[in-house]
Amino acid sequence: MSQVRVRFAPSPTGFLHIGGVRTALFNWLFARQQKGVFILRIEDTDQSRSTDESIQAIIEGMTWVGLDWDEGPFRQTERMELYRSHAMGLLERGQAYWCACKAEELEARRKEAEAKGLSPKYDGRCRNRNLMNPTGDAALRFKAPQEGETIVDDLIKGRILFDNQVQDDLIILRSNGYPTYNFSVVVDDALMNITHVVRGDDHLTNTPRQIPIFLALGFPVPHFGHLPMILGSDKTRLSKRHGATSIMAYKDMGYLPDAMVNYLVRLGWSHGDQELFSRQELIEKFSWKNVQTSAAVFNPDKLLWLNAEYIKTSPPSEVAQALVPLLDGAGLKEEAQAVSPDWLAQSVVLVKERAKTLVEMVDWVRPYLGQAVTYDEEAAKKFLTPAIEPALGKLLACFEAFPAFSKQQWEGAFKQVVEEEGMKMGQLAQPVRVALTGRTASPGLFEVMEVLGRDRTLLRLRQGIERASRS
RNA sequence: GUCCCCAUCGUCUAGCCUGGCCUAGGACAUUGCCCUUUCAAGGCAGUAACACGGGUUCAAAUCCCGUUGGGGACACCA
Repeated sequence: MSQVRVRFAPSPTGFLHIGGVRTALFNWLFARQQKGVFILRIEDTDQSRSTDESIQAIIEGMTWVGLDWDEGPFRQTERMELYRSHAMGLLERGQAYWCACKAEELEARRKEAEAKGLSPKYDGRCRNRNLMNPTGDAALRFKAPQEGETIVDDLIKGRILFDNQVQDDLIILRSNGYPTYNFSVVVDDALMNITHVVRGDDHLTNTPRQIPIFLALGFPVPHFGHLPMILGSDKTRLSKRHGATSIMAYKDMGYLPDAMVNYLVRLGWSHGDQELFSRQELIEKFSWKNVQTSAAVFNPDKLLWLNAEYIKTSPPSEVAQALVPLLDGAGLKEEAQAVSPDWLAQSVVLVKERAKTLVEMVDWVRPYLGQAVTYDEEAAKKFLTPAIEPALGKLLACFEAFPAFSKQQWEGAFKQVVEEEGMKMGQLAQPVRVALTGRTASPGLFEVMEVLGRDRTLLRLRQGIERASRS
């Protein structure tokens, strides 16, 4: 069999949607598995809705999730001659005809038909008029077959039959000369030698419209596969009402691209009970057979869990790298620049068990940047009291006696102070925690000290003692 | 209205094709317990589903038909 060629063909009418990313992902996985070609094509034939910013957003989004393409991005607006010449070919062969019906008239007739409970399809009044389009304002319609049936052997849903009687004579060239979607996709998929057209479920009924056009044009018909939709929590089509739908919004919210990919692929595809997959595993294990046939509800909770998993298990240096833009965004640019990548990776290790997103991680990491610490007032009031001052002073003296930080030695000293003072661990730990981090919740105290280093630990301890004596 | 798709815990799903191993498995969420210097993380346990009705069969979550419910498409949008 010839080489697999698949494509992702979004229209640039807004940001890149997570549903689009999932469609792209399935195509990409298949292409990579089959050592095929993945093509990015921008469907921008709707002049009024397409924007360059949207094209940038698509490229940015695809790049962020790491879905690289082998050919393109192609833009349909750069291929107008192709569509026109193929449309004229159909006209010459009697497989298309000029239609002089005005858009408003069609709209009115459609409404009327609907009101009567009839099918809103085109009544075919120009079908046999053999118009010439002298004034140049007619639209070109495809002469769709009206008998028999069109078979779609769907990669995911299996064989589906469509009665040709319900098929419409679609407009393939608008009166302004631009092709319509159902025509330009066919020409492009054919000319780009696409072997498998995999797209959203919402295109399923377009397929029996497009197959006759492939046939009329004399092109081989590709395989088709229709992915089930992603729904919101109320089981309606996913939209802004359900929360963020732009892929880049998830970057800003502190999600890792690998977590995003893992979540999206499991939404509609499975491999037994496995939940976590590396990219390589996905490429190896992906199969159309295991793609779900029914729609799936987008579950932000599970995505969050997956992100936490990836934060915990990804190489800390990579997480640290991804964290930098978020640090910048939180107004910690200078602080972030002042530390080494290694140190940042070390603090990622310190807090990665507690942060479910990079945004949360910024907050966890904040106390370890800079010399002094900002107290949570409530915490300071509760734990940095005059009563604790002697114990803190004693601890400080012990630590000062050590020339360098050693987890084992410092922890031993800490326990000794606790014992001598007749305290419980927590009674000393919490004040120290507040002195060191400003908060009542933090990673293990001695891990914190290690990241802080001897000097800052002692500095903050002294400041904590001072605060305790003042209150 | 017409056409098409779909239907297992609240959610994502395994099982369905090739009926019996299913007193239906896993994951997220949720509840309880354990661990514990705090917060997490982790460990253990629990609650929770075959939409309904008919067939076929010794046997149906699995095959067939119908009903209901959900989704999608019917543009000079894509």
